[in-house]
Amino acid sequence: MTLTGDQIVEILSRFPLFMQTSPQQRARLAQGTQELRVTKGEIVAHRGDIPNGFFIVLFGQIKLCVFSEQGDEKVVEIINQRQSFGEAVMFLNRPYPVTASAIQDSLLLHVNQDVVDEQLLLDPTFAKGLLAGLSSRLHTLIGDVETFSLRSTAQRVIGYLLQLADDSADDIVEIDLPVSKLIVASRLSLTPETLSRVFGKLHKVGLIDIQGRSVRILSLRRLKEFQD
Amino acid sequence: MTLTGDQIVEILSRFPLFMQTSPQQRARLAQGTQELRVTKGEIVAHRGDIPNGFFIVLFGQIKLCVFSEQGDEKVVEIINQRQSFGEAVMFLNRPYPVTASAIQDSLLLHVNQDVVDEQLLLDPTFAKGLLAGLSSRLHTLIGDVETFSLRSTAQRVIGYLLQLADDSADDIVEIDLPVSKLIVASRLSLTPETLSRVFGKLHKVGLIDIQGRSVRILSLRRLKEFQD
DNA sequence: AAAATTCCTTGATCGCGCTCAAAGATATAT
DNA sequence: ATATATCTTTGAGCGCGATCAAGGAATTTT
Repeated sequence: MTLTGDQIVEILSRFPLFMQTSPQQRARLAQGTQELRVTKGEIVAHRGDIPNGFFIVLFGQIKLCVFSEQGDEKVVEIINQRQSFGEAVMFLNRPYPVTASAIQDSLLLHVNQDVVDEQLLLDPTFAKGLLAGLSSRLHTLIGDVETFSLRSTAQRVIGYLLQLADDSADDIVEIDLPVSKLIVASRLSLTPETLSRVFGKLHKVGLIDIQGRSVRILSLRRLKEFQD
Repeated sequence: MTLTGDQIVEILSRFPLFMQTSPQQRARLAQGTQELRVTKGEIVAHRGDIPNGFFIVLFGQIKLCVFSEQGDEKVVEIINQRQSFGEAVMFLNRPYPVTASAIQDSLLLHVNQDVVDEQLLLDPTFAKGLLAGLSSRLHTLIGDVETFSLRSTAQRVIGYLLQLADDSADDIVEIDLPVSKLIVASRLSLTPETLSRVFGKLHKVGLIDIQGRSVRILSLRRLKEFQD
């Protein structure tokens, strides 16, 4: 089954980035947009590829990875549904610095560079939307650099859990890891073994219960204050 | 001595970001621009401050830092003259995630958010310029995350030297560290002691000579290939 | 020119997080 | 239901880079 042009217009209109666009503009954008279905494990874009547009994830999950010379993989970012990626590289006309591959069977839209350029000329709010998106990405990365540089493994894991728990009012919170522990570990720049040990330690001191991907934080407050 | 409006117009017109703007637009931008002189060590913007514009460095050097709970400082980025910072945070209307302070006595311009917003509406190429700038910043940070996650200290130092040597055709290259070794170390997320030892090792194996801030790479080729 | 401060180097030691190895659990395919 | 692959945990040991300490060099201040 393939999405019709009308369906794509409808989908685009629900994204903040395109909200301010007129129906005509959206129709034009839809013309430059293709759907892309990928199965788990499939690669969407290789490091080194030359981009000619950016991607929006409608369903599924995409990971962006870099590789060491020895082939070790490090997950730089996990793109969930309703998020996009590849904007930055599109504006620079440089090859992808990361490889994008599907963690789950996913449905993506690919928006061509030419309609984006066109839209930039027509709609200043579109530019602001893109600027906000890139800025937000930049902030996340600065946070990452800070995290990796200044925080211990346990602190990184706790930071990740707190992020998932978001701003819960309750002190006890149930959360689900959005991805496998293997990928969480890579995202946090630590080994699966170390992640497992940190979870074990947090459980032993009575801060969390963990079963598969579901984590129960027994005290958000105490978790925030935990040292080492 | 203070810059006149005309001087600011003149300066702005030499920046890629403002090249496409009309003289009238530049005059308007200059109205929303103030010069800012800071002495070495002075803080330009604190982490947590609410931005209302972005900065352009005309002379000097600015470092962007984050701090651990224990007060350890980590240099996220070094802003040299002719570069800008603070755009991302301006678009998000969020507090600064970093503290910006002067490494050298510096002369900055501060461009107010309202004239930037105005300009975005008038000039699509301005938006593209900003998008390109942010995209470039994003790439650098992805490179950093990759570097810190996947490369040893020696590899990080070598990567830094190669970056400074840029694309020199010669195999022997003279370069100067743009900042003190203390700051280079922080930028590379390692301690001054470790940096000193890496330099020492590279010297011992005959890859570099080093005297103060001046580094002589004795073989670019062999430096690229050096393992541990 | 002397004093003071900051920057840099070298040595000794320590510990966090990685590696290697192997078994157990879970998900996927047949 | 069984087989296979992938994910996760646990144990033992080690090495990279940090920390602590102290002396030397360079820069800045007086």
